[in-house]
Amino acid sequence: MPELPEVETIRRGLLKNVLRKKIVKVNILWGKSVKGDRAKFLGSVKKGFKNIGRIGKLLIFELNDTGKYMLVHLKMTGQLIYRSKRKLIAGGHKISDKDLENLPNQHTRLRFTFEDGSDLFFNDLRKFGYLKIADEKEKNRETAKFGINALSSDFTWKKFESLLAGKKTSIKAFLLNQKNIAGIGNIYADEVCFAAGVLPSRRADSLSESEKKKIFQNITKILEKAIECGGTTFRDYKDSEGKRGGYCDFLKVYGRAGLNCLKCGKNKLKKTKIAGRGSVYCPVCQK
DNA sequence: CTTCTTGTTACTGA
DNA sequence: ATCAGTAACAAGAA
Repeated sequence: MPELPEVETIRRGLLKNVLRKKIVKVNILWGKSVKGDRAKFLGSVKKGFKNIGRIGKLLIFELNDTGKYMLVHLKMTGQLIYRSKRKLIAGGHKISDKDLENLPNQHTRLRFTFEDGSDLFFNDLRKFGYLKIADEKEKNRETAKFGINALSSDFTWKKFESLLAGKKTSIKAFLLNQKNIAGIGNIYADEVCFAAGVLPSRRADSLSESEKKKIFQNITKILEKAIECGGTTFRDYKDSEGKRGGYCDFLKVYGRAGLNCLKCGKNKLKKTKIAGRGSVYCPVCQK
């Protein structure tokens, strides 16, 4: 489930490999992954990538010449994987050479082939992710829907406090709402709440100054650490390959329901539904 | 077989 | 306006 750290890891990986390369072929294997007119998409995208930006979990590829953009949202299971002709490199998390050799696979929805024989694959098991072309105006309209980037230098304590002010919603719903802060998803929302010692169900306007401060500080701390680790790859975490986004080793609550709390060591982590999402917490360490 | 999972939007009702 | 809840999208795991 790519959230900000995973999407940022993918962005950085792709920056090294796909810019200014001529695209010789674009294969659309599942039409619905492309939103909007498909012929128009092909025409624009064939110009190649000039730069890659990101807001929250949305990737923004700047296209050559056209003044247009390719917006890519991975939703839950989307992947962007780059494969050079000789050396096999993932555009995000590490995956095994065997997996790379097997591309395209049954979940490959799009394939870009570059002049040098390398490929960029868009895989998406659940088919919720999408790619679409946007001009400057449409791109601005899309990005305007997002709140402040969680890792932007403008994301200050003062800003955070003003965003929270008057919110009657649960802190978990607040963190998940991309209109407040862009980039936090279910995994990191739970991790932030745990690190701050705050129950995810707590109403935002019931939080004390020090609780709010802890939440603010941990958003930055946890997301930065996760990027350093190359994100969290939950599915890889489950298999025994040993190839995974390294932040899995630091998860304290996500995916640990029923297991002992790593802080107090005694209590079992509980799982409930908050804001429509599975939420894991320690009923003792979080107040 | 049913239930649950995830990101996001759209919708309904309070 | 604000907020909670749910369906929808799709596929697979348990």
